[in-house]
Amino acid sequence: MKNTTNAVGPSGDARTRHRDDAALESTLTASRALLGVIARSLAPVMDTVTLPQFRVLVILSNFGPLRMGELAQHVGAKQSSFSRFADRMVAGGLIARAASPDSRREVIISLTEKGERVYAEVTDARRREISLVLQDLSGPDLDAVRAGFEVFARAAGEPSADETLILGI
Amino acid sequence: MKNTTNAVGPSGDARTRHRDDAALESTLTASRALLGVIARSLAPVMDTVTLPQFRVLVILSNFGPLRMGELAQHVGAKQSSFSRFADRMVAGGLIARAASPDSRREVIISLTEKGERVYAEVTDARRREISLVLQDLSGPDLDAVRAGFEVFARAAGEPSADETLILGI
DNA sequence: CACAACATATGTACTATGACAAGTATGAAG
DNA sequence: CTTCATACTTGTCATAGTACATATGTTGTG
Repeated sequence: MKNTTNAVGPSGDARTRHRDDAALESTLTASRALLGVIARSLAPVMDTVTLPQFRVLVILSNFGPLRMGELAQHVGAKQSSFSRFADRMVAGGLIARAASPDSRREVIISLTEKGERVYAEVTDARRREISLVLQDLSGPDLDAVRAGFEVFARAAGEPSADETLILGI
Repeated sequence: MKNTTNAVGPSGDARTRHRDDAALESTLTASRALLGVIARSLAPVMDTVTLPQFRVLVILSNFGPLRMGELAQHVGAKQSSFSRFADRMVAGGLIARAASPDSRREVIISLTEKGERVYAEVTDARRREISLVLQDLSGPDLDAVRAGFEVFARAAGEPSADETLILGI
């Protein structure tokens, strides 16, 4: 399935398109490789949290403590569903409910120490995995990786929270 | 594993380590960006297939038709569980059961046209998304992306099937 | 042929997720 | 102080995924 026909668009001359294609193929290959990295980093915690639950850890790590409703919105769940979803995570010791200082009807969810640990475990593993890949590279190769990935990341931009949450990562 | 504190390891002088770190950070950032790409490409089919079901589409696309038991092994499910899992996918029109020509007790699972379409939809979308990112880059930037990603992909190697299946991608 | 090994399907059961509707407390507006 | 909206929780139900034990049909072997 090398359907390159439609993927690139009508830009420029032959040499430009060839460049495009080469970069596209390299990106696709690298994206698979990165998926492997991500998957490996996630694997060790998959018996402690489910993927949807890991989303919540990610969100709370990025945003800090949130109200129930806000959190439910972030994960795209109905607030009623989320209440029991939270029950399970509380039971698992990953998050904690706390009374809001602002209003007694609000409930603030925050990461427990265990929740933080699980999240850190994954991100640390990700760094380790990538380091492992990079450690055998020569200096110029490292520079090439850095340069290429920087360009790509700048062009792609940070994915929105909603986007990556599709995968729960 | 490796040196967890530093994530990079004890190799070489300050300049080398600095290079390492820069490449690591760039890779982490790019990995998030790529996750966004992957997530966006997956989103449109998420109301047709679940993530575990999409795994099966991926496997069948890569390996071609497989026996029930083989397929169950690939997804890491017990055969008995997988039978009903398959039921749902058959009901969804994504895969088809067929008698094996070799043995009447074997059942061969293959992608239906719809299953292939759903899979292609995602991979095409992935290419489109990446093309979209790349299309605004200058020639030299494209070359940088291609070079960097090639190096990385070569160093990382293709992830094993088992690995990426953790994520269902 | 009889019987063990194999490939799949089914009975049963549990957890996770998620939707809708209704209930409960709290806060705000008049 | 009433009334209404807000923020959660709970009752109820449905589906997906997974497991274990068991049944059913098929092959291969002695």
